[in-house]
Amino acid sequence: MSAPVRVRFAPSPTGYLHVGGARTALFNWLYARHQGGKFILRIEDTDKQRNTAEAVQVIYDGLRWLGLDWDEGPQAGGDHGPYFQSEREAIYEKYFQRLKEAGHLYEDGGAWRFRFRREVVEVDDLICGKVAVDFANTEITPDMTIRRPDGSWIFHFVNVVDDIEMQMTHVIRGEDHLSNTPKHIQLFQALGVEPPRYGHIPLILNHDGSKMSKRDQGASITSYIEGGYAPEAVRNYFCLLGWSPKDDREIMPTEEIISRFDLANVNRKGAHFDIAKCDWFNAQYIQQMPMDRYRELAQPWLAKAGIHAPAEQLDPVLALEKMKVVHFKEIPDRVSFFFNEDYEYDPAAVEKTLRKPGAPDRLAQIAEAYSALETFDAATLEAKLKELASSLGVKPAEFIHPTRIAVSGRSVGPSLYHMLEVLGKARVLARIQQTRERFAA
RNA sequence: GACCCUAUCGUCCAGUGGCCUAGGACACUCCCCUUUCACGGGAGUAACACGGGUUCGAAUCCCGUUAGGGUCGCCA
Repeated sequence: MSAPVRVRFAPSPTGYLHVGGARTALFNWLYARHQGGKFILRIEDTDKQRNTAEAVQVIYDGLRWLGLDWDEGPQAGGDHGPYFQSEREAIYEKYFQRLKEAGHLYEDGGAWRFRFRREVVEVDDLICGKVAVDFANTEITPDMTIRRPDGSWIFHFVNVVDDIEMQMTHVIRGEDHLSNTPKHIQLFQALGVEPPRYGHIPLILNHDGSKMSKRDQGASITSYIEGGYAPEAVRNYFCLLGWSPKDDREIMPTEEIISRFDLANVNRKGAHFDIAKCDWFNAQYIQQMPMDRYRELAQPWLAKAGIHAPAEQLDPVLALEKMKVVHFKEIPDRVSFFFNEDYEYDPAAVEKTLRKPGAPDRLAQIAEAYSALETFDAATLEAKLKELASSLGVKPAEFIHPTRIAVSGRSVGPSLYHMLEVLGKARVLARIQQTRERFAA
């Protein structure tokens, strides 16, 4: 029986979580969950300059937002800690002595270098296949530095030591590390340890194919959190960037993705990031979302806009926009007029419709007709409005448009009759009255 | 520059020698639904980078070219 799978995500705290890093974490997590293994988080903070509590927090927040829980690591514990490289000095020292005593190291300008064996090293990558690098070519493979003159460590060395100590069985990381892997394998061999299996996933590029950097749209996970996305939608979209279930399934529950995910199905081609498709996923998820979850995700945005209401008042209003919302961020603006009697009137709509000759009469007529109603539901309201229009020999639109603007201040919004029903008779009549007074010709 | 990876619609994927006059999704265009805006339904535009092989047969295999990306750090 082979050892249980152990994979890790090992970010450096740079102050932001890149979409590519998040996708790497996601693929590691999916693989661990698929295999019933462990997903470990390790913070590679050897560069003390940029190691701040805030920078680490950004990583935790991003991973948690995406629902990527780690089995071992900071705040989770585990038997292979500490999980911050800055706290593993003694371990690195021990491995350094081993390499030194075995004659693999030499000093150069105060720094310590690892002497490569000058031979062909082959990586049997789970995604890229066999990749060979010829170390006889010293041009591209100069002996690598593993320790600086000040005693601090270089990435390659601590990365390998930690992967050994933490007993990683697979290393799934970005393709930018593919060229580093033969070097790492040499380190494993010098230490007498069997290297893990490797899988290098292609990078994520901008929509136009250029390299994605910090400021580009969609590059930072924070931008999704702050942009009003549903984490489950973003996660689903990310899964499909470089991986596919091979049939035409796209919107899939996480459990299905976990059961179908495999490294062998990961693409070798770099994916171009498309925010428009990500938005479509978000809209689809919102449409299919249970009301409780929809409200839960909408509430922080409503609160930010000063809109507080109990679920029984919120839900009917939110339901009206469920098929239209793309980002939760839009919700306050879409529904604000429901919670405020001093809603603003769109000047263009007023000019185009309310100022039209006859509009004030239509408002008076519809108000009168509706005031007589005992049942105030969408179907009744629609029937009544159409009956009124027909009796006067005019088109329903002559009533629909002024009424919409009278009660909401806008020319676009939810279905009119449903909107009136949710508003309720008293508020509808009051709003029409208020509008008539305000825009009396 | 050297080395490595990659190459199907604008984008994400399907396609692992015949089922491909290349399929799905996003985006875009048009139509229907709807007297708002959307959703939804239908239709359409649109791709095998190029050149050589191998083969009865190639998007699929091989070689080259070109293009894109990555790596060559006392960054991670």
